[in-house]
Amino acid sequence: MIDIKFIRENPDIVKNNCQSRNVKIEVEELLEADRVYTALLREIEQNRAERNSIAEQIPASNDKATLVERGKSIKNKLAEQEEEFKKISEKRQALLLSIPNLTHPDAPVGRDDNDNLEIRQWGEVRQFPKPLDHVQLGERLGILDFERGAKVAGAKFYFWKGKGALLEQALIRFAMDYLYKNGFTPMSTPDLAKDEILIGTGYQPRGPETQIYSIDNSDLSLIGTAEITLGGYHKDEFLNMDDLPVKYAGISHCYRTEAGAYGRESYGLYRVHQFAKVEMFVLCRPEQSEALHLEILKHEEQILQALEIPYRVVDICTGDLGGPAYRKYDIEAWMWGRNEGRGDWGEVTSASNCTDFQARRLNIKFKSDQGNEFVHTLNGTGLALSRMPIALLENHQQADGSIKIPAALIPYCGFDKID
RNA sequence: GGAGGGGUGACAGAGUGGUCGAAUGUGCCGGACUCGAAAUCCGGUGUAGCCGCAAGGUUACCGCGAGUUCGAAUCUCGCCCCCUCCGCCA
Repeated sequence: MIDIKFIRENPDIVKNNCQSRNVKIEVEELLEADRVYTALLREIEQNRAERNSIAEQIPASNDKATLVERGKSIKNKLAEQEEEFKKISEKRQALLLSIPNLTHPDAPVGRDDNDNLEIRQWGEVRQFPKPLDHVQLGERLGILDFERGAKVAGAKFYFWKGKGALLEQALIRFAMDYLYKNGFTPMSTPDLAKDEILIGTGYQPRGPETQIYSIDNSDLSLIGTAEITLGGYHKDEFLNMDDLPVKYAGISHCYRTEAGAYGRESYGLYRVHQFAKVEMFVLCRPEQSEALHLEILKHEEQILQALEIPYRVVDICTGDLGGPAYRKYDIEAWMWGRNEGRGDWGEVTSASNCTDFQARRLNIKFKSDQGNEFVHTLNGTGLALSRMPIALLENHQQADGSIKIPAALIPYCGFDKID
């Protein structure tokens, strides 16, 4: 959520920002709703003030009946006004929530993911005469079972089996350990959260377009990422300025409906309904967020490097940023199974600086010399247990179809190859 | 799941229809005293919105929501959370 005061004072900046982000938003409609809202609020408060003053006079008055009558008439008027106020207030709020965050001036301008800017590459793609994809490798090695997953839970579910299940655990512990050593507090979070927490983090449960599973007859949804629960963790809190930045490494399962996402683009583990993920989440002072954004990216890269997986870093363009991000870097790893088996880059991590956009909705502040300020929040993928294994299996396959475990991971796995 | 108790400011804890944004204590900030500190004394100390150049004024918030009333922290209803005991259970 953007500060309404900022929108009032800088409508053109906000409009241009919406346009460059490729979001169609009625800023004027919001401003009009805000004007009506403010005017009505003023009237209501005047009436309340009068009501309060009459109520105060009654006990000592010798003409109680007249005052009670006046009180009643104000009460009735207020009831009407408050009903109207509720409507305009909801409209204003809905419009306000639909405005995307402001954008970093250096973010590349563009319409969609074709305009994202590659800023560097690391590692060398190992060539094979006939590379297998992770589904073929997984079935052949007996570590990944989509067929049984579909039988038990439907398409896009799977079982990790044998060394595959151990590999999954090893990757989780590897990432948690790495982040712990780098100052992150390990967190194991709920896999469900209340709708208000989802909304606070910038997600929209229960809409027609939603990617989120929600639980019938409750206000709970399955989370799509631990960003939601870690963001909600400090909702409505004041943080101690000297404690900032606060850095969390959360492990949770992630659930996504992925409606309509079938076909080659979402082959195998690339898009699934459930996966585990280690997520970084940081709360900090405004002046710290840009440096921390780069730090998060650095951790993501070092994890990829430790796992010896070639990747490239992409600076996400304005049109592809989504709502909350002020700036976003993705890392794409090489995946042999993509592009009809010819190989291509596939997203494995994403790091966003959301500035105060989420903090405003979640009401997370700290006390500074300037008064009370909203914190900045950032999030980044530590290690996603769906996509990282794709890259791991496909890049570390051997000529005989076995998988060589990278050295950094062997202590966590307890084995050095899968065959 | 059953029975009972409870949710008030940073914390503890009063307050059962009006003068309560809320006693008192602790903590915290400023000041006095002191060579300095402790103790003591004095003053201050919630959040958000609106009006205002400012001083200041005003509205809302006592778990959340709805209701009764001229007036609600206080009464009624629903919900959430916490504690104790019983049952059940990974």
